[in-house]
Amino acid sequence: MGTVLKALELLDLFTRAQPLIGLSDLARQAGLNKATCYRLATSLCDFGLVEQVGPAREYRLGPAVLRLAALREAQVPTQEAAMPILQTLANATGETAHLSLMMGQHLRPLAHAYSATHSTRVMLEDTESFPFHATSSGLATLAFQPESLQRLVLSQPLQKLTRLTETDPLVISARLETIRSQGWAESRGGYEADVHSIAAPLFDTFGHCIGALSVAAVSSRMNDSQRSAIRPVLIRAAQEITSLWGGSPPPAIAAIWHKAA
Amino acid sequence: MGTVLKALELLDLFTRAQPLIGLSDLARQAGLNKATCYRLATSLCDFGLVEQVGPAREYRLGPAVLRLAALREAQVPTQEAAMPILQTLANATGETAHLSLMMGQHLRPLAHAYSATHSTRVMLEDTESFPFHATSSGLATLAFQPESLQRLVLSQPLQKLTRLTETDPLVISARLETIRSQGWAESRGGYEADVHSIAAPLFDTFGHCIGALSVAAVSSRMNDSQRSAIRPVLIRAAQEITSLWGGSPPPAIAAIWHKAA
DNA sequence: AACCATCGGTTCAAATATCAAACCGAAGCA
DNA sequence: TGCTTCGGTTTGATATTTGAACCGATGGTT
Repeated sequence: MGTVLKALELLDLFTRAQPLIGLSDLARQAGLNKATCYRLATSLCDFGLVEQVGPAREYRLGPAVLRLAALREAQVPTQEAAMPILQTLANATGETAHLSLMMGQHLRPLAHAYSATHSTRVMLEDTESFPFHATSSGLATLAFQPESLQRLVLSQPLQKLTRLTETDPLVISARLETIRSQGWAESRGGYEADVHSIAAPLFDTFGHCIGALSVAAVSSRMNDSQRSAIRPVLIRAAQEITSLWGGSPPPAIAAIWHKAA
Repeated sequence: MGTVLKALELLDLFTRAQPLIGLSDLARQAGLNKATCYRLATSLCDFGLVEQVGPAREYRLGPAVLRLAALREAQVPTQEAAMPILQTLANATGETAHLSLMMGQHLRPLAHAYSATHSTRVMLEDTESFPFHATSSGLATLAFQPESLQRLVLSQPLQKLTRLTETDPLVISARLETIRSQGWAESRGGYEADVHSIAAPLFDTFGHCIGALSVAAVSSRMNDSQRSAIRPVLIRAAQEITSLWGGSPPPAIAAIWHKAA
């Protein structure tokens, strides 16, 4: 693997649960030699992507990420544009709404919004990346990726995360076909046993799928009437976000969505 | 220079003025071989720090920066906490307020706020990094850096950006001493001929200087009364931001600021 | 059509950075 | 006193990165 990727993967170790990491920890968790890790971390530090704090000289994400984010948002107002829609979706459904984007070969959460309706809710503060085969967002996204990526994902061993996780590539392949024909995806407890979720894909200017919008509910609340209530508002929200980003779904999906919403 | 830094320096080529860059351009501007640049850009792409768009496959900053920024803000609410103070400062002075932070060895702009008072204003949309010797922010920050960094900066050739840029290390060294004793810095046309600015340093929890807050005005408006009006509100804003970030100035500066504000 | 420049991307010896392990001084703890 | 862990540095064997040349495609010009 490339040096640069190794360095960047260090960044992924920082989470809300673990915002500060010492050198030895960093090396252990990244599976790197300490000397190598030190040099990589120093490079990241020089650029300001991480910074060292305190007498223990632990590392944390640095101010440079803010500068880059401001630049990105100025060019492609992704987050800012999507947030209100996300919150509206959460409020309308009474459940957790979240938005994930393809970053490299991973599907990563970008933003989420909670509803105040119920005292139990699906939390996803600390998720780093969503498995394609076990989440509605993952399935919705994968269904519209180039076939080569689909094959790659399905040819790797698929982890059985819960009792309900589907891990048969053939079954999943069939589901992807269904998703393409109906314009949305569903996962019943495939990622966390007591979470059901529904997701719709998001598209860019070229009609390429770049991520998914999803509503995740505590299983006990997800009955048939709830599911059919969520679907149209989810799809409308996905349409809105897609068009706000200057994107457009492929014609086939646009047609299905038009009927469904 | 390390591979990782080379890759990261690619990120610095993306600006508001040049948000999309093709492979050949990227290589030229970074001074890298095209093959090298390609691999580096691919690595950045794999992580999502940049993405390729359009039929020309040009690169631009990717969605991963948003994810990282969200994490950083959750841990250290830098930007969010400072923005309202920045805007208030701009309004109170009728000029452009901006905030810069040390990232690695560079001082880089993080956020800025404009005042609607005048139809001419100082714009800094596209600044990548501020020279230490020629800006008030740079001087204010440099004055409180470790001596080793001060020596490093002053031993390198200092560019004469305008007729008024001071480039004599000895003179600058003396100015830094003044800045330390008065708690603020000033630059009269040293960066852009018709811009005068005043800056105050910002400190972290450990009393280390991590950047500066500055008010930049069109020279013609910066008379003595304006200068002495700006100074106290600037210092109060710097105190506010520092304490909002959980930081505190070294005792000597705290005392001076207390009197000056 | 023929030409030419340039684009994104690839190839392969030669140069360079990475690795594992051992080491350093400092700090924390018996 | 000894034992462990920390951040950081050094070493020589080894794997990766590098740069020049190359490829096919694209888009003007003549």
